[in-house]
Amino acid sequence: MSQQRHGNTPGDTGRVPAFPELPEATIARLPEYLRALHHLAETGAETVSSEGLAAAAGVNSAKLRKDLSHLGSYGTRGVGYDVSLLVAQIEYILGLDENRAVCLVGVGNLGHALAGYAGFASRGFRVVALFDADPKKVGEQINGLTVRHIDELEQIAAQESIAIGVIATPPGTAQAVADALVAAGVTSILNFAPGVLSVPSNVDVRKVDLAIELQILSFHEHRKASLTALPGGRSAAASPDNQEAVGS
Amino acid sequence: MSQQRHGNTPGDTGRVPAFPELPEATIARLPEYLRALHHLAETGAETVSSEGLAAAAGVNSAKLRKDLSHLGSYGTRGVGYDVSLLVAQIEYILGLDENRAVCLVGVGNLGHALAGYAGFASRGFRVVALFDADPKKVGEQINGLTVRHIDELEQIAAQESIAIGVIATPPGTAQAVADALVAAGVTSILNFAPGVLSVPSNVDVRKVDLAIELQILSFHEHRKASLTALPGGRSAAASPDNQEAVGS
DNA sequence: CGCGATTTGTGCACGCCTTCACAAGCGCCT
DNA sequence: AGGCGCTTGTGAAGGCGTGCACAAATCGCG
Repeated sequence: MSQQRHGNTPGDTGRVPAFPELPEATIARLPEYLRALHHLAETGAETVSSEGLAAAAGVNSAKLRKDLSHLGSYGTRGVGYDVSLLVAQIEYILGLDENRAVCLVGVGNLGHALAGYAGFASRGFRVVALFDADPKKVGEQINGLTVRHIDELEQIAAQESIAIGVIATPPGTAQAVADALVAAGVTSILNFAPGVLSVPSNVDVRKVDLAIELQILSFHEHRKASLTALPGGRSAAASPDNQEAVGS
Repeated sequence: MSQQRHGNTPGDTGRVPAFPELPEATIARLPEYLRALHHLAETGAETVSSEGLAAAAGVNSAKLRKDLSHLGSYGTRGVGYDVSLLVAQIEYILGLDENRAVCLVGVGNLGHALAGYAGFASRGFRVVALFDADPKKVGEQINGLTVRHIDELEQIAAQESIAIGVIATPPGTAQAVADALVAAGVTSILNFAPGVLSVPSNVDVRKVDLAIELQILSFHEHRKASLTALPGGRSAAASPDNQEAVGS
């Protein structure tokens, strides 16, 4: 599949894979840049300036340049960045060219939606297995996949080389599922269940809690309400910084 | 005690707006503390130490103490924090005692799941309206609510005093929906559609992109794979506390 | 009533991230 | 060929957040 190999940078003397040590904050933004780049590529653009790409990704242009500089010099001064080259580079860094296999545990309301979420398939991932503990759900067909019982997890995970698992179960069973995933060799977990998961240190966990996001918004509503109630009428200071809250 | 904290607030006459200026990072953690506290309350605990609560919330105890200190002194030295008092305090700060009305736009796969998500109702929010642009979906009953056409948004939003909107539409229509929400008086938006929304500066936007979370995990997989190919074994350097919004 | 055990609240130092500002590099036009 | 305008890449500064370490405060017990 990988016809193009970007194994080296000009002047790269190191023989080691030389995985650039990217700051976490940068890594978190790379997917956003990638999405913006794909969008640009569809419109036919061949190059893009840091200013343009930054606007499309909703960040500061200096930040974008610094982020990209961390992964090497892929821009041309006076011109900008080559869109397709940058896409390939970011996809390589993120490991998206490997079309990773993902499994999903918990086919409830949310799990159902995730299983059918087109955004996964279109962005470098294959959902290859669905699991649930409820016998009534086992056997159900979702989006071309059959729901299997969670006891089959270990076997299937090994068979399909699944390294990433998604937990969409009720909170009470999340830890048990996480343990099962770890036992099956999964080393990255995306957890939608509220609560803290305990996993070995070599396993990465990212959490998405929909209620937490709403609560953060609620706080800002509360704050805004208490500000407008005060005299002085400071209309929320039109600082351009506020708009950046998108990325945070 | 809280006098050295704001040095550069313009027009600060010394009267604090009855609203502590919490660091964003702290705000993002408050909901997690709250969840842990509710869990503790169910087990009958009346007080909890910073150490205990920190463990339940998955953070460092010093960080927890500093966070809580920002909202005042609600602990007792030598004893710990009063659980129910702290719950009430955090819920007040987050504005959850107002049982905010939320509307949801886009009743596709994901929107369907969100409409039925129990976590919203149980944590201080009421989903009071569902909207979609597709006439085939209008009229559908979901979780006791009727899907309405998006043209009714403005009227209903005013009628129900909706301040928070959730966007779960395809990316192409997200901006238009955001504009409609803003026009209807919504001042906080939770966006599940990939892409950057442009909104007035007084409107807060938080974004949740499921594919981005997976891509970040994919990066770490890629990194781990390239590390295990090297000698040196495992570095436990990664702190287990890297689960946070990040904003996002 | 005083002492020790316990736990909070916080001053301080360190490191990461962001942002500014500008020199270096590149292409185009004359 | 040379100059000019545009854009990248980066040094430096400042801000924010984290974690340590400890003084202050409180309770229980002898």
